[in-house]
Order: sequence, then C-alpha cells, then structure tokens
Amino acid sequence: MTLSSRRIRSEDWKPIGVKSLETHALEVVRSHENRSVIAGPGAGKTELLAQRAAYLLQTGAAPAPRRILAISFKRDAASNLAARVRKRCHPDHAGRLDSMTFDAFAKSLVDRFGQSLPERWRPRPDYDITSYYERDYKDFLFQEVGLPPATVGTRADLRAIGPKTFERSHLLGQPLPIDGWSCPTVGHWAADWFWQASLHGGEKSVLSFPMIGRLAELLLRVNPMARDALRLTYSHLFMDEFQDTTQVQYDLVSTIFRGTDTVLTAVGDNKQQIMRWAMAMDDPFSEFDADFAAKRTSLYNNYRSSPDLVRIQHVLAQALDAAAVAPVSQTAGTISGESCSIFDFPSPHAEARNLAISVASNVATGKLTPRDFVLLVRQKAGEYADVLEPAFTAQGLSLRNEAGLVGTIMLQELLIEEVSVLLVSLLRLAMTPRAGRYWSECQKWMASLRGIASNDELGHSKLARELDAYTIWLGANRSNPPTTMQAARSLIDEILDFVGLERLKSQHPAYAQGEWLEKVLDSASTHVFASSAQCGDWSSVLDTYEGVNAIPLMTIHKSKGLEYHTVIFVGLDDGAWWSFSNDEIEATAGFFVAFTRAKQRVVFTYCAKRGGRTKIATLYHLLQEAGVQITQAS
DNA sequence: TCCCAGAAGGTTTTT
DNA sequence: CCTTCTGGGA
Repeated sequence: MTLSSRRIRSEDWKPIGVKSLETHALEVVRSHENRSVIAGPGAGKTELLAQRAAYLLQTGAAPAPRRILAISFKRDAASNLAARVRKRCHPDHAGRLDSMTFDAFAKSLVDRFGQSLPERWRPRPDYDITSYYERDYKDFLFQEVGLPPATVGTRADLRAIGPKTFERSHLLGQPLPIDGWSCPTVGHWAADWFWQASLHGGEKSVLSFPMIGRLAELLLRVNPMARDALRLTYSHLFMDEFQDTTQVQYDLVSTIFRGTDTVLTAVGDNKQQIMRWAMAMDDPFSEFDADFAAKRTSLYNNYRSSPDLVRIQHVLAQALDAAAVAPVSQTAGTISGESCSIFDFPSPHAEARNLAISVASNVATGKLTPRDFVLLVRQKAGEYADVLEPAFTAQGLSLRNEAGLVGTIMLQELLIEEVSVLLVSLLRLAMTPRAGRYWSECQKWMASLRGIASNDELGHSKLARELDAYTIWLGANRSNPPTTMQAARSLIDEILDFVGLERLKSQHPAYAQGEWLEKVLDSASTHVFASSAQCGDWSSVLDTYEGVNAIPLMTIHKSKGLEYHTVIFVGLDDGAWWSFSNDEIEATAGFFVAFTRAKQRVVFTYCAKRGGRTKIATLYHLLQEAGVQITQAS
C-alpha cells in the first residue's frame, strides 16, 4: 500500500487497514461536531481515533496548515496513537497530528508562555518538577505555614483542613485568581502561601504537574494571543481515557477551546473509572456534553474478548451501570474448557506452585507464550512476587514484577524510555544474528536524532555507513556481556558517545532537565548487568532485559489499556480488597478492568489464609450469577 | 530506649 | 484486611 499525500474526497474516503468499522464508529470518524464516545473495553477506542485522524487529515476536513491535537494520559497511549496514524497516512498528513500526554501539553504551554504570567504566578524559567505527597502537605499545614492572621482563622481551623482536602479543594480545586484570593478562607490563605513558596521560595521554582496545569490555564486567560494561537492551530482535539480527566485538565481544555470552532472528540468508558481517588472528576462526560453541546455516541462491539467472556463482562457491567447494553463479541472463542473459573487454594505456596505448573504446561504445548499471560493483583505486587517467583522459576519460567524497582526507577518505566529502547536496538543490531529488522529501526532513530530529512538520500547513506561501521566494531570488541556494574555503565556511555548525548537531549527535552537522564542510564546499567548475570550470550541477555519470555505481574491499575490471552487474578479476597466498601462502584470498576484485560480466559485465585470473602461477597455473587464455579484446588 | 496502642497506608499518571 | 508507622508514656 502506498500512502498518498493527495487529498481524498470525503465521500470516497474508506477506513484504512481494517475490514470495517461499526456504523456508530464510522459516524464519529466523519463527524463535524463535538462528540463524546462511550466505548467499553476492546471496542477499539484508539483505532477509532486513528481512523478519525486519517479521515480528517486525508480529506482536508482538518485543513492544512491546521493540526490535530490528541491528548492522552499515558505516554505509551500517546505514542501508540501517533504510530497508528503514521502507518495509515502519508508523512505530510501524519505530521499534522500532535499526540502527547496532558502533562506534556500543559508543560509545553508553561515553557513557551509562562514568562507572560503576572509576577505573583510566574515560575522561574528553570523550574524543577516534583510530586508533592500527602506527607509534604501535612508538614506544610502543621509546621511550615505558621499561624494564620486572626482575620482569616485560627490554627485549629487550619489543621482541620487535612492534607487531602487542602490539595484538592484549596490548592488545585479552582482556576487560579489572577490577583490572588481577595478575601481568603483559611484554606486559600494557606494555598496562596504554598503557591508563593513553590514559585518564589527557593532559588528554583518547584512545581507539581497539577500545579503546572493550573498555571497553564491561567496563562491562557491572561494571554489571549497565546490562547488564540492554539485555537487557530488546532482544528480538532481528541481526548482519550476521558473518564479519568481531572478538574485541572478539564478547566485547561475549557479555557482554550470552549465556544470556538475547534471540534472536540472525547472517548472513554465510565465503567473503567478507577482514578477518582486520584482527583478524576465524578462524571466528566456529562459536564462535557453540557459545556460543549457534545453529542453522545456509544459503541457496542468488542474486538478483544471471546463471546463467553463478553457475556460475563456484561453481568459485571450491569452492576456498574444498570442501563448498560450488551456488547457484541467479534472474536471467536478458542478455549475448550471453562473460560472463567475460581480456584480455592489451601495456601499461597500451593497456589503459586499450581499456577506455575499450569502456565508451564500451557506454554509447553507451544500454542501460548509466557507473554500471553498476566498475573494481576489488587495491590502490593512485590509481596505477591516474593511468593510466586520461586514457584515459577522452579517450573523453568520467569516471572517479572513490572513495578519492581531497577535502581531508582520502575522496570515498566525504564523499558519504555527512549534511551533504553535505542540502546536495546543498537545492541541487538551489533550483537545478535539475524538482526535485520533492528537495522531500519536504528537507522530511523539515528536519522531523526541527527535531523536528516526523509528525502536526503546522501545523508541517509552516510549515516548507514557510519552505523554499520560502529555496530561491526561494537560486535567485535564488546562481544561478551558485561560482568560488572562498571562495565555495563561504561558500555552504555560508549554507545551514547556514538549516538551523541547532546543530540539526545535536544530531541528529548526531559533528558536535558535535572537528573532524569542520569537516573535512566543508571537504571539501564543496573538492568543490563542484572540481565547479564543470568545469561551467557547477548541475545538472551537482551531477551531478559526486555522480558520477552517473562510472565508479567502487575496491579490492576498498571494493566489498564493492556490485553492478554489469559488473565490470572491472584487474591480475590477481603484482604486485597480492603477498600471495597469505601467506594463499591470504583472497586467494582477495578474488578471490571482486571476482568476485561482477558481475550480468552480469566482465572481467579482465593486462599483463606489471606482473608475472607464476606466483604466482597458482591463480586462473588456477580461471578456466580454469570455461572462461574469455585473449584477446590491443592 | 523500649513498649504499646492507635492511626495510617495501601491503588498513580506525568518532563 | 493486614502491615507499618507514630507518638506518648514509662
């Protein structure tokens, strides 16, 4: 298929790379109005946005030079959408899509226009980014802030606020007032103090991402030129995972685009709202529909899960939304036995052994690989890993806690870092046989780092020669994986010398700021070294590094947006679900997210030693209602 | 310094 | 629900 840069007439446009789209999805793809799209798990939300981007760019509905802004929560979601659009569109078209995270968007605004903020709200240009924890707010409220003036309130009033309310309601609750709070309550008096200390207190301003979001919103209110530039630039805005939008993010989008000709598309799933405790809005879709006169559309296909799993999912979905409509599975079932079962084990040890044996026997048939499985837990993945890992190792399998720390950063985070991906590609190319597919990948990486244009053939062939020479040298001189931490680090430094540290920093601003790059490289070295310790040759070292043969273990929250052939949920008990009664809807939504990661099979495990099943009886009733059986195992 | 009782934490993205 | 932290008192 050749990708054309020619404009296609709207009536001639067809979805690309898929057989068909359901009628409602196609309607959204071609829509010229604001839309909210409620789409359950596996309905193809990202695909819908990718098709819509292709439609808008190729038909000129998003007319050049105007652009599409796509905002996601997670970096992988943002890059995933961009990749799908690149695959379907000519570079000239795909280049008019900006796909980024909410935080990257807000930060880019503060970096570009932040100095136009009034003095009291103006961060220093070289501000640091931090995460404020409850602890920090507590210390602040109880010590640093001191005594409020008598006109505002007493120390007791101040302490009565509590760190959570302080952050949610006072510090970040409303858009910032340009001239400060005029008749402040105790909360706003303290919030103002906190803001001023963060902005002007030390040598550098220290801001959290939500604070950056608030500053971005304010600067667009005080700087109409910047705001109009954005309105003019973007003819269309996409928002993914809209159910998890926070008030800060919503206010920013409203300030920029409400009442303009920019067409907004918000997609998400109410039933997967599991971030309310982390400041997500209660019902962002209803507010969006009202504020933007958006038309609501629901999608009813499920391209991920088998008909039997979709049937059970619907039982859970009805507990979250009585009006839920049964989705239609578009995927054939391949499991011969039960597609969902609960196993009751006598001990966590027996549970680990049994699970390891059953995964191993599945892998042994050759039909499934370790990566087809996921072990999900509600919380404390590390503690479960301690018990499960030895059992899996005993069966010749490796299990990997994706949230485990390598040095100071999380494994899952390290593996998606650009510099880590680049290192692995270069090492594969240099060290392993039949690494052809890494050649073009490395070539692409290096070309973009060096700013070589796609039509610059001379530049590309010069780069190709350099790349070949370097990887041959590397393969010849560093053929043994490092045996010490120092060796791992110096190898990485050496490769980065070839890549060009400065080029890397200028392409990826995050690496130019603070200690981040140093942390990533340190973590990468640690992980290369640890992977080398377990394996002999580079090929298996890199497999271990990437975990290509490891069964992932993670929390439900981390699994959002992912999918696996078989989901094994460990710990369907009151202990793991201690918070169930605090917010039954949100907890059930978490259960729904875990269940809907599976394409073919879900296994739940229970062990009386970890807790009862009285508090989460509702979940057991739902499964029972769906015909799922509990089996005593040993 | 130690002990005990009661409180708090746990699920988190993002440059 | 279970584990770890905290603060007051001895």
